[in-house]
Amino acid sequence: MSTSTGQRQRPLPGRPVASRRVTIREVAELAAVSIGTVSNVLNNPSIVASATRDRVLAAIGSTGFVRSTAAHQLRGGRSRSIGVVILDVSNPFFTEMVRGAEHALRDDGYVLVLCSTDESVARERHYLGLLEEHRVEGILVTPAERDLSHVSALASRGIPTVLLDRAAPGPSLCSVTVDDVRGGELAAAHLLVDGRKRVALVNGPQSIRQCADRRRGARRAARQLGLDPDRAIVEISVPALTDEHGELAARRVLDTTAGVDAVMCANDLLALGMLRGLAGLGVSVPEEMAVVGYDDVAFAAMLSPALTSVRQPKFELGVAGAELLLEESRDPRHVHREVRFEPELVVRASSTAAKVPKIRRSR
Amino acid sequence: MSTSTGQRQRPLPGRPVASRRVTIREVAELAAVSIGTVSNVLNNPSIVASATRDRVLAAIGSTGFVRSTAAHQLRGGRSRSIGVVILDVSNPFFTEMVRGAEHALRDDGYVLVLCSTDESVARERHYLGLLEEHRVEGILVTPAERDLSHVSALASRGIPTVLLDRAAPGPSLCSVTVDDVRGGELAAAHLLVDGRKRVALVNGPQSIRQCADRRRGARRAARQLGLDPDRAIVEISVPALTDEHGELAARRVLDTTAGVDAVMCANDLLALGMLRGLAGLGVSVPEEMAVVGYDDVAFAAMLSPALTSVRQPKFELGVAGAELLLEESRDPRHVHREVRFEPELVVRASSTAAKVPKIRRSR
DNA sequence: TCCCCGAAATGAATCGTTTAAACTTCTGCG
DNA sequence: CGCAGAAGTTTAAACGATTCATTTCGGGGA
Repeated sequence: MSTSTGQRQRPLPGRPVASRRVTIREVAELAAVSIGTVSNVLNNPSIVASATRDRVLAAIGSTGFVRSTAAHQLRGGRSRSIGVVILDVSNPFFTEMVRGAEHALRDDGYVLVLCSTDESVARERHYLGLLEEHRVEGILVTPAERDLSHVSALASRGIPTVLLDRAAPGPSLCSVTVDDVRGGELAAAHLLVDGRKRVALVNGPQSIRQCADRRRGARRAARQLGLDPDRAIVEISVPALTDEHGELAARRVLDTTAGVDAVMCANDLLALGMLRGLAGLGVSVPEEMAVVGYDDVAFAAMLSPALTSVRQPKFELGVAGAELLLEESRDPRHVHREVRFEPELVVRASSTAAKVPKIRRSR
Repeated sequence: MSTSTGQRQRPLPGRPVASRRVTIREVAELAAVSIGTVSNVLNNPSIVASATRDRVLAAIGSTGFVRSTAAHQLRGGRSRSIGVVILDVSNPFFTEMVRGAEHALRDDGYVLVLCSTDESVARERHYLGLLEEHRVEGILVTPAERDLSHVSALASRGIPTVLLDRAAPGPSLCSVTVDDVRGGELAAAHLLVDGRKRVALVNGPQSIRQCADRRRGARRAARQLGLDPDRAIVEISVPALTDEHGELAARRVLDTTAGVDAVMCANDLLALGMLRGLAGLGVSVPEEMAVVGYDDVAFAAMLSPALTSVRQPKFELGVAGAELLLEESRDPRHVHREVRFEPELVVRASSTAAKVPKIRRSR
């Protein structure tokens, strides 16, 4: 006869030698208590006699037991994870938002499941599906496509969902956005108020919402200063927001309508290229030409001349998104809404030493 | 009497209205088959009669059923997730690695659980604990502290673990690294071979492994060219690898030992500051002074003069880490090893227009 | 001596899925 | 006509933790 005091299981011969995971049952056996008591030590320590509790804790320590989130979740707990779907992990705009979200969630024991779609709709669908299978408690998403029906579908299936940097089409979704019109307005107003006569707006395709909005803002600024937008703002369109296109645009800025003494770029990469292009053409910044960018990426401040730029509260966007998610999943009376942030103009050398000494408002 | 054909459950009054999750059982009822058959449709479609299969698929579609990873995992499946623990989400070095890891894993249906520790040991411990509870199938980690005992402990508890950008102390862990000594050697050799006489090495504290290694490499390069390292390499130590310190170091480069005609910086931020500082002091780059950086961050190529820099294969690091993880979790005969990458020198304008026209090798 | 009470611990049901084994039809063949 | 085997489907036992109704035990009061 064999000793049948306990089931000692040795790793199956075929399996990798990876030590079988310790379960709560083994802890219970070792501590000579029931499974329920071990669970109580874990979740409700106060109702366990202290001697027992110590014995169980010792058993947990010596076995290296770690509780399984899956089992916990299955029994009705929550998954303690939040999905984050962005266009590109290596884009600082998104990673700053991720940092914000993580900051807001980490103290509550959440973990972030990060997915980058690289703007592929198929990938977005794939990841949203996986996140739903994982039963994440909420999803922060920067949608890859215009059509949001599958995102709304998620939300309607009960998964708290927040759009990042994109307004919701209806009241069925929360969203966190930055006012790009206002950003464009800030940049243009700064230049025009500062005495610049004519601003070249180096902009990407109007099909990109951000580009269209920033343009509207620039024109609004002109109008508010009593200027004719068509005269004060000269648009120069480039196919992509890269430094190369910025550099190429420098020549066009000088060649088009005369009298341009300021350039407003749709992002910092364009502005960086523009600075390079202008330097190559012997144009001095900011004396002969003021330059402002958009995004305030890390290196904007490091350039010489340091680049004036419009800063977006990226970290705060992430925090706000996370908080909306938590609210939606905890508060039954939650109503969907849009949280809108204001961008901020960071003035630096590339636009400040105005050629006209005194600020002149309006005409 | 009530109709007892099926249990229709309406949301509990206290609960949020979030529609109860659809389970496989409800799908089975709707399609009038057993639970097992639904499961077969999901996992083993070929053994199900096609009429039945269609009926089940229709039921899945109309109920919006999504399978629960938690239950799947509990039943013995895998969690289909990989943990990634890095120092900082907003640092492009890490995000490029994350991109690589995601690229290598996404086709296998994995999802990345991303954690940034901000170099806090407590946070690292916290996250490693959570990842273990989530039963991730592997962990990629850039450790925050010198002591790796808790990381090794993870590995010994059967969780495949790979160190990123850090060599393992023993054979108990896999690791993926870049040869920083070689990187320092590449940079210094480039300058010295190109005719530069004396290189200032603007370096961070030796306590940072990368800094120490790059220094060793630079000195090795001098030695291999038959030069005396103490004469050919002049070290200038700065407290932190920032652009401000780079700018400040420019003056020190000119003030210290005469004859310095090249600067090698421990990273690109320092180099950027150095370029600014030199410009401010009226020193022309590369004619009077060559400058090389390290990391080849995105904007290095965009500067003027474009910055020569040492590129690390960040994306490939991530890919390799992920592949090691997969190998470790699938192949029982896996043995831990270090995968070491070679950095690559990217030569650009900041170091090329040598003041000595012809390349002279050795002394 | 008996009863009751509270504190502590137990045991069983449960969550949603997978899977091996069992069962039911049905077909074809001797 | 009987039966083997295939094809299709069902059944039931896991997986690991939580929860709650129940049991056990020791002590205090009558």
